[in-house]
Parts: sequence; structure tokens; C-alpha cells
Amino acid sequence: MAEHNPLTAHTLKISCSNCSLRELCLPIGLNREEMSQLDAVIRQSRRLKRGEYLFRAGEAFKSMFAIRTGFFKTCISSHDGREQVTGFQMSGELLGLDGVSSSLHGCDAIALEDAEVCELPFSRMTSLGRDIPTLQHHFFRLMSREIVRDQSVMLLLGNMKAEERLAAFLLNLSQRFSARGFAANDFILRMSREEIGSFLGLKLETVSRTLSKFQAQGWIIVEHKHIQLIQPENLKTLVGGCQQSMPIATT
Amino acid sequence: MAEHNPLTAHTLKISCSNCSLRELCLPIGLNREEMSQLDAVIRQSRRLKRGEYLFRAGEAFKSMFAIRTGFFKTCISSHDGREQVTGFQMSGELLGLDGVSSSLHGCDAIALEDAEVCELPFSRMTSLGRDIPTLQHHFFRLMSREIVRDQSVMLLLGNMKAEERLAAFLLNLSQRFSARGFAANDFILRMSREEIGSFLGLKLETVSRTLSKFQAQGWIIVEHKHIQLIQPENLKTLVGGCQQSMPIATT
DNA sequence: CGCTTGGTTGACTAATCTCAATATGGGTGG
DNA sequence: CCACCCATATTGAGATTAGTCAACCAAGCG
Repeated sequence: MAEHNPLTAHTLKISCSNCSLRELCLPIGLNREEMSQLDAVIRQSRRLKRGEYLFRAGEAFKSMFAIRTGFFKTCISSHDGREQVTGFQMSGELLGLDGVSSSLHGCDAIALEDAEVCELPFSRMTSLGRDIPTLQHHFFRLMSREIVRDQSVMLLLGNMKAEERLAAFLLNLSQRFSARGFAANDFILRMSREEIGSFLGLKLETVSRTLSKFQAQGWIIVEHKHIQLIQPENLKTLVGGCQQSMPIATT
Repeated sequence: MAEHNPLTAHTLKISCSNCSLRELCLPIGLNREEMSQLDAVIRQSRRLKRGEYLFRAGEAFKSMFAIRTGFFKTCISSHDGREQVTGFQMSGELLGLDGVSSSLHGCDAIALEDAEVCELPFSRMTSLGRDIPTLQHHFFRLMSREIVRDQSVMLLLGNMKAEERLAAFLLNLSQRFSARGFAANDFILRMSREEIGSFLGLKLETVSRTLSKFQAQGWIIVEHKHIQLIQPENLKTLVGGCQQSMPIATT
């Protein structure tokens, strides 16, 4: 599956030693001096317990957050209480990019399990970006990647049927877990059926039914939140046709 | 309707004299010297005829484009030919922000009427951004605003019914026309029913039927592409509950 | 160990899609 | 300038999908 999968969140490649993700620095080619400047800007990590808010829609935006460990959801809510989950984020991904536009956070970010994040103060990052062009460019790319991701979700929500959405969702998680060195075909869902449904534009019953259907077909095994992909190729066939056809650079 | 309406595209506030949108420069407070630097970077405008592609998904990304006149759609297509319109852009708005992430354009941009755009070479804009912090910051805001817009569309596609989507769509157009000094309640649609449907995640027949229903209720008058909002307040009530509840800064 | 929350399943309903027939208008070429 | 044609839009009827409501079950937690 391509890296810019419909559901992939922006991958963080700027983290540094403070975040114990030092290796991810190399791709953007910072030298030792620049690395230490970056280290100086990144604040010590913050711990959250399951269910805790990292930030809420409407709060002042000062920082982005890089996830070291844990699993998050972001969501926006409408006046009458409907909630739309806009994404699920895991370690190595970045939260809060939407806050830049208005200096207010545009969504809630909630930990779905105990988590640890690094805070990246935005103004210090941008001024550092002026000294380190590769860093600045990298930031633009991260934001742009989020736009691309969102548009793929629009494709999903606008064009795909329930089964296709679920299949795309499972394959996306699979791909992201495997990119982090976890098993691609055997993982634990961190979110409820309702949250999956909200993200995919489906009701929780439909999510549940569709998972059962996949299981009945022998494609997956569902044990509560424990999912095993037995025939991921069938899921891929299902999604195949409705994926984005754009040539993708794997940068 | 709030400025960060579900469907509002990023508004361009960086244009300058080359684009004959000089007044829009002031909000970000560039001085005379900075303005002329910006002018030097912006390329002469390019004209497109209706139906022409400004860029295509997969093409090398070198520039963003500011729309001077005309009306565009952006869309992504899936392997099996389904097309998702991801947005409609009008004068003063910016196209191409999604190309930064992979150095390839992520969508097609097609003129829905004869149009004129300014080209903003990306690398020159970013290096200028390093000299002019306000400009750099403004770019981050524009990209972030696009993320916020996309997420509102996700809310729309994930949670709203056909009537709510159409109402939100009409009100959004109304608000954007009026922001440009055109009539808020009397305008011409530049796009087909099918394109509206693709954007809203509906079939063209549903779009047509829903418009007819609004007309039967006396809320609007539909004459082909000519739309008049007679009772916009009823449309607002319809959308009211499902709008984003986030406190919005009007910056 | 019972309670609460989350998940599954079934029967029914409502919304939207699909297919099809029919209009309508704009554009083009004679 | 007009007539024709094609693309676009409207409307209807029936099929299909997903949503709703409700019952039941299982798990985790105090």
C-alpha cells in the first residue's frame, strides 16, 4: 500500500533526541549543530492518561505535538452535538497542525491510551525554520501532507461503500503498524466501534456488521478489539478500484 | 455565516500589485520594500479557457496559483474512474497547496470558466519567507486553513443528510460571493449538478431533486444555473445544528 | 459479583442510488 | 439566423444500502 494512503496521518520526520526518535532526523539531513538547536526548542515530553485531552477545539494554539507513544483521536463537534472523528494518530505522527490558521486549535485531541508527547512550540519552530531552510521546507511538507490525507478521506467519505471504507481503514492501520515495526496482520484496535464509525461516516452497528461479514468470509478474525487479517489480499481487492490513482512519490 | 465555513477555500491575502489585488496585501502588513520583493517573485498571469487544466495530479509541483478571475474545481480520481471533487475555488483563492508534500500535484485543477491566475513559484516564495517572517507565517496559516476547511468537509460528508449538505453548499457560495462584492442571494453556479454531487458525496439526481424541493418550499428559485436565495434563513436553520461548534477567530 | 459500558444481531424503516424516460438549452454548422 | 444535436437537467419508480430501534450478550471494573 502506498505511503500516502487515504488514512495515513502526517508522519513526523523531524523528531530528535529529546523525543528518542533521533533516527527520524536523518531523512531531512540536519547536521549536528542544527540538531542541537532543534533539541533546544523541543520541550520535555508530557504524559497523558487514557481519555485525557491533549488540547481542545478553541483553545489558544501555541504548540504542535509529536507523539512518542500512545494513540490519539482528533475530532470536531457540531453545534447539536454530532461528533466527527477526523483522524487517528499514532507514535511518530504530529498533532495540532490545524491550529495555525486561526491561532486556535480547530479540534479536540484525545488520548485513546496512555500516551507521551513532545511539545513543539510553533513560534520557536518557525523562527528556527528561517535559520534552517530544510526544516522550514519540511514543515511545509508536513502540513501539505495533512491536506493530501484529508482529501483522501474526502474520497473515502464521498465515494466508498461501507465495506470499502472498513477495508480501507483496516489496511491503513495495518500499513501504519507495520511501518512502526509491529505486526501488519495482527493488532489491537485502540478505538471503539463508534469512533471507527464516526471516522468512516457510518453508524456503529454498520461497523460491527461489516466486521462480522468480513469474518464470516474468512478474511479477518475479530475478537473484540483484537483484529487479525487472514486474507488481506481480499481486502485490497475490495478497496483496489476506489483508491486514489495519482502517481505517488514515496518521499 | 462564519468565515471558516465548512466549504470556504483558503482566502488569499498575500496577493500584490502584479495580481491587481493590492489591497489584500495590507492585512499582513508588508512594507513597500517587502511588497516589491514579493512583486518580483510573482510571475505574470496566465489565462485559461473553460475546461482547461491548470495542473494535473502527478505533475511536478513547482508553483502555487492565485486566482485573479474565474472559477475552478479541484478533483482527485480513483483507479476505477470515480472522481471526487475536493473543492471549488474562486477569485482571490489559492490553488496547489497540496503539492508541497510530495513535490507532485495531488489533484487536478480545472477552470470552470475562462480564468486568469498568477503563478507563485514555491521555492522563491519560501526563500522570500525567510526574509519576511510575516510572509512565512502567512503561508503556514494558508496551509493550515486548508486543513481546517477539509476537516469541515469531512464533517459534512460524514454527518450530514442530503438537504443539509445542499443548504450548506448554497450558503457557503453565497457567503463567498458576498465577500467579493457580488450579490449574496442571486448568483450563477459555475459547476454542473454532477460536480456539485461529487463534491457533496451525492448523485446528481439527488442534487437536482433537493434543489427542486427547496424551490417547492419557496426557499430558493432555481433557473438552471441561476440560483436565488429567497429565504436563506430557512437554509441556515437547516444547517444550523450541524455546523462546527468551535469558536472561530475571524482573522 | 452485579453493574455499566461496549458490542452483536435482528427486524424494520428511511434515505439515497439506480435505471429510465423525458425535457430543455446552448452551441454549432449549414 | 435557424434548426438540429448533444450535453445537462428533471422527474418517476423501484432497488439497495445503511440507519434506527430494540433485545441480548460479554467484558471489565469497582
